[in-house]
Amino acid sequence: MTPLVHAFVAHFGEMGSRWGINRTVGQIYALIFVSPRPLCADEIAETLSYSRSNVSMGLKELQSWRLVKLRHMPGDRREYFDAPTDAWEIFRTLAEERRRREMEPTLSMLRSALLETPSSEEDRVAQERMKGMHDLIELMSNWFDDVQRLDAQTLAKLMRMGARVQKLLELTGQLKPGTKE
Amino acid sequence: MTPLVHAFVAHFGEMGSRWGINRTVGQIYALIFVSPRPLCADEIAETLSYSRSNVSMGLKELQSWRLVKLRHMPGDRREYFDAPTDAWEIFRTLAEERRRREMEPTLSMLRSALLETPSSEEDRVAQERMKGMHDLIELMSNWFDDVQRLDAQTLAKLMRMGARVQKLLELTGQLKPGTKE
DNA sequence: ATCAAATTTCAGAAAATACTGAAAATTCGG
DNA sequence: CCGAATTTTCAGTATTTTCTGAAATTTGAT
Repeated sequence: MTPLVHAFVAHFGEMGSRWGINRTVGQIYALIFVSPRPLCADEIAETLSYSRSNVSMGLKELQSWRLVKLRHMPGDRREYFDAPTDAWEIFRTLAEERRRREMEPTLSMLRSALLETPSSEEDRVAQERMKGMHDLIELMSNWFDDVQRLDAQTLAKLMRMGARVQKLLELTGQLKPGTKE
Repeated sequence: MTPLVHAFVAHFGEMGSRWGINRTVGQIYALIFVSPRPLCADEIAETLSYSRSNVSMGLKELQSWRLVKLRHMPGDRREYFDAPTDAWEIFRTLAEERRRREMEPTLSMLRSALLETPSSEEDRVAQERMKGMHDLIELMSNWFDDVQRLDAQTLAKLMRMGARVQKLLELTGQLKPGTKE
């Protein structure tokens, strides 16, 4: 590993826990991401000084996040891995997986909680707040869904506009004066 | 705790680790969030069966995330806590803190990595990929910044539009034919 | 200033998570 | 099919994180 790659890999290891993956998984991903060619598990284990089995588990985890892709090299039985390099594609994948893992379970818990008949004033207040949380999460979840379908270029355009989008909305309001909200 | 509140609190405890906070912190937040009145540390410790000191640390953590606010009740020396109930405000706070904790350190690591002179073809490729990642993170970071400044109503409007925003962008292109990208 | 109430700190215990090595299972060329 | 190469599983160990209780500190009413 060159010092440049080492610094990148080390950072991903350290940030791993903040991002909800562990050190090994973070480092494996970083290494694959910057590598000019696909890597096999043995090379990864060797480079990062982790056991072969640890690397195997890490690769499974990264595959479940769809952050690395399995490749085969002609005339080689071993499994090689590379990572998408298009940042927008990576962002989309991450957003989708996070929604699935971090938002959907909460949404379904909230849905059933909101079906209950409150048994006290305390419950009534609690449900009211859960409703607010539910509605926002649902809104964001649907928004992610929509955004998922936009092509990278449109997305980038939207982001670059930033707050100016507000102006645009006001403008639209004028163009279609009958439309509410 | 009523069964309704209990289910909510338990869920936040379980999800905590996925969200980058621990079980205790998740449960304390959930309890404060649905409570009709501010709670003091002793009540929380009692309700959740955690030690007073654990609750103290959890509250510090929640304050550092700006998810709970310190209150004082007249004639009572104890510190009470409540949580903002407006879902949009919570979302904003979370987005801002996450950017600060999860994106900024990476951005600054990438910035210095990109200043290095690549010492090999391998480094050159690595830097190229880091550049793609850096640019996207920076774009998103600035976008968050912009979004931060929009009022809740505009934000909600934007989200509800979802993918239809694309149409709007095309339209704008027609309205201002000189504008590039 | 005093002092009891309240909060925080922190060292060590408990629990959870990550990691390894050996053994089992799978894969595929012959 | 056979068997070597490769990957996966998993029980046990190591490490990290969380949690507690006791002691120290801070707070504010008197």
